[in-house]
Amino acid sequence: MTRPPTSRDLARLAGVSQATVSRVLTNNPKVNPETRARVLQVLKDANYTPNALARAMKTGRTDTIGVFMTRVTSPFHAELLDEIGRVLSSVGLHMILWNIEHDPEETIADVLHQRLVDGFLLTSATYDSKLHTMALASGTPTVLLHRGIDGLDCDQVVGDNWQGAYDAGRYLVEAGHTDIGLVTLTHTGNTSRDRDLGFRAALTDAGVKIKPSNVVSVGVPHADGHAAARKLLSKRKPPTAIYTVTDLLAFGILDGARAIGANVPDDVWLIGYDNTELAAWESFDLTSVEQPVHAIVQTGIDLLRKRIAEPDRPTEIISLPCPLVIRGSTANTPWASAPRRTS
Amino acid sequence: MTRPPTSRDLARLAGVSQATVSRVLTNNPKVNPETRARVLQVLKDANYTPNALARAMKTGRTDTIGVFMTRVTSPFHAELLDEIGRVLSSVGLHMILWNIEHDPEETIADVLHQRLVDGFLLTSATYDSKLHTMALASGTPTVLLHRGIDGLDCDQVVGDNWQGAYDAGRYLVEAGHTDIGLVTLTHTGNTSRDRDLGFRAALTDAGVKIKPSNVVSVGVPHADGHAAARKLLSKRKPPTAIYTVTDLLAFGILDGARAIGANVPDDVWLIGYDNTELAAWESFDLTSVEQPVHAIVQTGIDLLRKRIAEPDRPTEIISLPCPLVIRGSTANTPWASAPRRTS
DNA sequence: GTATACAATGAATACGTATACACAGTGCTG
DNA sequence: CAGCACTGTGTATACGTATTCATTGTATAC
Repeated sequence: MTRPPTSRDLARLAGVSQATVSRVLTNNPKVNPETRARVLQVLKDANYTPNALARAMKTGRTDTIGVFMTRVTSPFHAELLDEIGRVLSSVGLHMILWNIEHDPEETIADVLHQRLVDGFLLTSATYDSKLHTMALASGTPTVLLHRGIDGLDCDQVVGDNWQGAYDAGRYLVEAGHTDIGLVTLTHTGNTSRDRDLGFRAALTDAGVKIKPSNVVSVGVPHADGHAAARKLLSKRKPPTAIYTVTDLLAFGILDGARAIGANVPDDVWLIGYDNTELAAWESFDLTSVEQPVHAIVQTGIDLLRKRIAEPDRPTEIISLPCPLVIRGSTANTPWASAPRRTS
Repeated sequence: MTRPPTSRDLARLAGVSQATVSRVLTNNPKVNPETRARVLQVLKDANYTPNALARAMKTGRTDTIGVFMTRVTSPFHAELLDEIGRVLSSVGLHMILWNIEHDPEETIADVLHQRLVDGFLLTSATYDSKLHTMALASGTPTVLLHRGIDGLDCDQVVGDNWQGAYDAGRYLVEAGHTDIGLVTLTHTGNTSRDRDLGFRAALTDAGVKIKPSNVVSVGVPHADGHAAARKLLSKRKPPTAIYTVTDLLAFGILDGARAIGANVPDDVWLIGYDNTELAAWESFDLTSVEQPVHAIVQTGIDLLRKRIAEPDRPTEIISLPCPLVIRGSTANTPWASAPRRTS
């Protein structure tokens, strides 16, 4: 096998013109059933597959979606990517993956103009990145997944972070906690912001104040979680519960707590966000607000396909509910009904 | 912006022929420096990027590599993918990602013939899959990463699993353990096999026998780890150390051990394989044989590029050393020097 | 001063497919 | 039997680029 056979080669073999072969390939109804059968047989015998490049050049569609992500070693991102792969494959689309941390900005800029893909999925939009602006300016259909940009005229599908955070806050308050720690990310994006604000709102609505000394903001989720835990738990009067905006951060906090001998949930309750697969592991057994990964991805890809088919349709911004999943990190310890700090 | 400008559009603007623009783009030396400068200016003003599809069709190169993987929610695979992305991007190549679990076999077969990519990286080759056979038959340059196939005439870059496992075994024996558990995968591949055989060899060389009742083989790494731990640790005389062929499996075992109140390392030592990032987390603090991910990926992609440039070069099979990384799961407990079982 | 090498460019073509257009054959209507 | 709609097929072209070939102009050698 030196060169893959072309449709012209097979046309000759089947005794028809290349156009007819092409018509068979595209299921064009204007072809005689007998001819179609004969051609199909020849194609099959030759194990023929149309050249995707030539086809894409002609039709303008590549059946490929570009995905921009950050590091997939973060468990949630891995789950997101996995789901994106599953859904794209189920609708016959390929995926080109770019990591916005590795890839130089020029590469990304080039890619946006190359028409190499039919559309983009951005999963890590941040306000300080030009990526979403560039993507939209390129004219290629684009959907923001998981992380949105407020007020941007672009299809977006996100979890309802405010609501999820609010539910987590209310849950803690209703369990009797009044001295609560909050660990957020120094990240610029509405995701962490809403996971912060929603939580505060729940406490405020319940008349619970959050001490400034109980709020820590960190940069690197897992690594900085250690320090955050140490800071909060080594206080003279440590909080009885800690809520944090990411599972990965919660794992770091748990690690940090263990390192200084603090027990979860006996000494302190812990809540994460994302409900990653790891949260269910015994070693963590973490109560967490679930992001509906499958729904987000499925909805987002549906939206992207609609926009590809109909570029001028109105923008949709969809927010999906995030249910709280309760596990052992907020187990029913004695002071849950009669919180320690009131004793 | 309705349609991206073509090289012909810009040629007209610059007052030259399309051929000259193309020569500038490909750094063809046969072009007058002044002309080149003028064309470059026009290209820059128009924010032009060549159409990747047309270029690929003409040159036969897509500057894209196809990567076949399994689920990236497995931490080691996520790290592998992340590294593949980093290295590919550093040499200016794009990545199309397929998941051999999601994607139907016909899709994969099609892809192999479409010439959509310049080469393939297979990271999850198994003996019972036809993937590597199909890839090689397609004539597209292919490199096996991480998991190899014995005797296959194909470039391969893997960790030296036998040696890594041997070192883990020797380490346990030298620490005084004589009653040792082994948890393997029911997986068909030389990776888990060598991680099994190398370990056994170390024990045999040291005159330590491994009880059949101390060997468990499981299917799903994390989930089945629980059961394996329960089985081994609830024996009347449980092993004093457990070695297992994957970190993910080790985490599952640790989870299972904790669930029944067994302490690592006080009750039992635990060793994993891969040295994933999670292994370093306090919650696991897992001794593990490291897979040199960066070296594997870098070497593999170098190899792939060489083969793309020179398809007929001899096949290389490269095996890289796997150092043992010692952590708290094999801490220096009392019975390390004087093993419990001899008491 | 003519012949020749060489540099720089334009014209033309090919990559493999999809599709607009032209055309032959067939069945139907008047 | 002429005219017409319709079906099935072939011919020709276009997608945007890279590259071969031909052409022009200029410099060098005899």
